[in-house]
Amino acid sequence: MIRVFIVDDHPLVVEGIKSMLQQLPEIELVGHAGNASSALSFFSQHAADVVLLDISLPDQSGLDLCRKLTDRNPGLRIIALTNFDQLTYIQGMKNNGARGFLLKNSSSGEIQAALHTVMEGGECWLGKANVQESLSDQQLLLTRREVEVLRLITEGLTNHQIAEKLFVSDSTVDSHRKNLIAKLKVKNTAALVRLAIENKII
Amino acid sequence: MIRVFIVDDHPLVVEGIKSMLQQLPEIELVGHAGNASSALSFFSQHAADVVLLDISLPDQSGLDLCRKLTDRNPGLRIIALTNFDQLTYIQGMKNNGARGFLLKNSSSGEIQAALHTVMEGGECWLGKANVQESLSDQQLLLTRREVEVLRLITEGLTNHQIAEKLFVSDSTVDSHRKNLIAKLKVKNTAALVRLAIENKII
DNA sequence: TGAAAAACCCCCTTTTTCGGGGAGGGTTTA
DNA sequence: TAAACCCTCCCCGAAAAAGGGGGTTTTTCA
Repeated sequence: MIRVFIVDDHPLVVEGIKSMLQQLPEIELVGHAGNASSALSFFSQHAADVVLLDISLPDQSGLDLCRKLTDRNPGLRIIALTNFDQLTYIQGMKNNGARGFLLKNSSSGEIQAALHTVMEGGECWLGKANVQESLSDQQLLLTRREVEVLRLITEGLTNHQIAEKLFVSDSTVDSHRKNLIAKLKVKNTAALVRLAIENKII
Repeated sequence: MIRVFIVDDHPLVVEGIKSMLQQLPEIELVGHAGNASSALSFFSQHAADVVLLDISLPDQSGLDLCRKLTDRNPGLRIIALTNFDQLTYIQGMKNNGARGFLLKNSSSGEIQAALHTVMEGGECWLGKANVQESLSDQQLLLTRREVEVLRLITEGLTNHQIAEKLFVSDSTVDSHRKNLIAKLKVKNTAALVRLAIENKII
């Protein structure tokens, strides 16, 4: 029985993972928290084997929480939960004691595999299923600006409208759009938007 | 206190509505079911004021369940839960005793308003927030062909590619695309894709 | 402090989409 | 049977995106 604790401030994410974990007999969900302090207070009185930890939390960073949890709970395994746009932080999570990471849109099977891997002492980084190995870690991330532009694209704005909103030239927005299409390996804006929504980059 | 029961086979939808309803003090969630038979067995022993009922269920159609529930539970108000692509069935739900309908992506406020409306004896069809009153019920639905084209658009195909796939001319696909944009009141393909994905039309 | 990355900007051409029409044939349905 | 709708196809022009280059300045961070 693997005791799992979830830390994420998005109720829908928590519920989604919850319902997936409930299908797995060897997994026991021992609780969840929407912020760092309630996670810490849980662990002051209870225990778990694995924590699925969101990187962005309302009260403090997931990195800090990761460090605190591993310091205070030797043997606790932490798996970082990330979106596509937060891959920048996986190195930081690694440095702060995490044993693996999962994209938030991972399937039940992927989550299960990750849990077992870390339970057996292994690490689980960069599931090949979601991440193109042809690109380096760096190239694969979306920059702040790109995510910003992407969000506006999904809202239906044109390059020109985005340019006005961000106080840059149309060409700049065009460049960002092209980079997005190239980085995410899609053919056009329609596919870009689909990928953005489905991977919750927005 | 309005007692609400949810019938939907998608855990994520149930959880999403659940968490929204929990914010509303005058709403009491008395339970939920993932299929028709467990819904019926619930009502053989318990009661509720309003049922939020998904149209597509694993064991039997939401329409049949709607009829059974209203027959067996006089005074029970049923609100159909639909996706954009299921709007065809709203007439059927109406005929089977439903008092209103809600799109699955409705906001907390919209759900709240619908619940109060039906509790006060009113009906709630075509929430103005999502559906333009300028269009008739018929015009508002997406046709089979339009959904087909929309799906291909979200996959990143151009009009030309879609035309080849469907063995029609580019102009035809263009017409469908224009109609989609007009019907769903969006500005461009990007917004169209976003709406399609978020409303699970795809 | 120096290299790498990000953010910014411009050129060009071609392709695709958008917005506005109209129109004919077939089917459903009130 | 006549209206309403669906699917099909076409016209036009304008706007936007895609695809390919090129480049500078500012930030970041090892």
